[in-house]
Amino acid sequence: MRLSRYFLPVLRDVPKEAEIVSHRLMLRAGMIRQQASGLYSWLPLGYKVLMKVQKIIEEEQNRSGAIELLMPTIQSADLWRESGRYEAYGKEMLRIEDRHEREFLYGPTNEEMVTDIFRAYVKSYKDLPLNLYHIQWKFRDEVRPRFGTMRSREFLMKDAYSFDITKDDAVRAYHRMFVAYLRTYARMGLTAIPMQADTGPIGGDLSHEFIILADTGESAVFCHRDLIEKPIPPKDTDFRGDLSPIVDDWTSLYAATEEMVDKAAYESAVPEDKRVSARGIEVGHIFYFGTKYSAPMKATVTGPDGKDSPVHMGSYGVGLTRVVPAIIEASHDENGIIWPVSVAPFEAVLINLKAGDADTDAACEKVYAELQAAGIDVLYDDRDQPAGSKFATADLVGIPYQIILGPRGLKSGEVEIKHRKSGERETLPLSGGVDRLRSLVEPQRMDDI
RNA sequence: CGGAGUAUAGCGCAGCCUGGUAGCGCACCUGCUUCGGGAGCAGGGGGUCGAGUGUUCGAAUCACUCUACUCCGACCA
Repeated sequence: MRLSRYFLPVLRDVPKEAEIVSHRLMLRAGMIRQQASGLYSWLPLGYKVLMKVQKIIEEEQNRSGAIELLMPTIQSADLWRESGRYEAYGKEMLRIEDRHEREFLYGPTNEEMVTDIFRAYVKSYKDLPLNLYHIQWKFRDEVRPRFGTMRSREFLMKDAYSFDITKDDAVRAYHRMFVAYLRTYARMGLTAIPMQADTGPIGGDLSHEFIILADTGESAVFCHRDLIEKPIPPKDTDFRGDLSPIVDDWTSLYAATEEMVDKAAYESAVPEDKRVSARGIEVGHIFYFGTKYSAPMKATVTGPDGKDSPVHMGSYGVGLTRVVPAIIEASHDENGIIWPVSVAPFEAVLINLKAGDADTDAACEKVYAELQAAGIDVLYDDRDQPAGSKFATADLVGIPYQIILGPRGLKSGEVEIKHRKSGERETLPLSGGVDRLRSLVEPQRMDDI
């Protein structure tokens, strides 16, 4: 993509409404535009990141055996009356009427709807297990939206719903999501730690929040240091097998948010030199809730014994529009965003230091074509701008590698590669730049881990 | 929903106290010069001063009402 032909409205000044760093940087990097409180347009650069996040989620959900579908944003009030949540949900739910004065709502979540789909078609235990997921916009009329897309009213969420004949089977479904989530966040360059979450009125221990550590996190968290460096299950993990050893391994180390922490238990479970007390951002939540919806909504299946029983369900959410700012919170510096390669809007930016100079233009065009041919997602800054401005833009929008070409280097047949994260610069022969970049980028795509 | 603020050009702000018909920086447009860390010079365009009502000869400025947005708290993917 040529920057001169792209739509990248970067801001030099910091819009005053933005308080936290990710919100500021998303506005400044031209990723989002606020349209009303808690409602955002995703501009091209932001949308590209959002779609990269989406692709990783889809790949890992699919790998775990979940099946993607798409349900509407608008739902019938009647469906929600069946579960009792139409009355229970409160003002957070946006209620709307159509022209026939029928009652609808903009879905804040989809348990009722997916249960309706399930009960219409699935009647036998032989069709289980089943996990259906979709990635769709939700709306929750938050009293106080804030922090940009971290806490918006309209948000894009992946929500998966598992259906099983018994609780034991449901636990296995839960484990599959647990492992899929570990892999999903790791592929996005995040260290996400599963922490035991409040299960509310249902009880039990089958609920985990996935928390990433960031100084600006919204809640205090306490965990064992070894969780931070713990290697994730590999891509050839057998999701049809028993995943409980993996889950047990992860959950055997103490980790809890401030709502759930038991200080005494924490201190007795974790040696002093292994204690991590930090701040965290919740980027996912998995939950087993049994027959909470299937019983009232009569989503039953016939078991091997010929008897009907309500299915055991769980739901598993990832807020995509929250993950994006969460990545920024975890990875930025004073100059801007530092994208992990796997979610970066572009993998590299080619900086032409003297656009308009015939030799420099020609050399850049050649490198640009080679980068594209090498399969690198590259942004070519071909604008007639001072060098400093181009560096500042490249740093701000956080592209992992800058490949820098100007008359000076050209004269000596050299090109420079700057690593956004470390600030390290390497100078190498012009002919070797593309191969070098490729060797840097490809392993970090993490599409094969 | 309680508390506190803000609203003047795309963004950041001054002007308001003490009323006289709107200004600065960045961005934008034109030309020339520049070109390795947000360039220089010259010229130029852009604003129903959030909305309404009132006071006044005259309102961005004073008064009242409303709206939007932000921050703190309670709530939440």
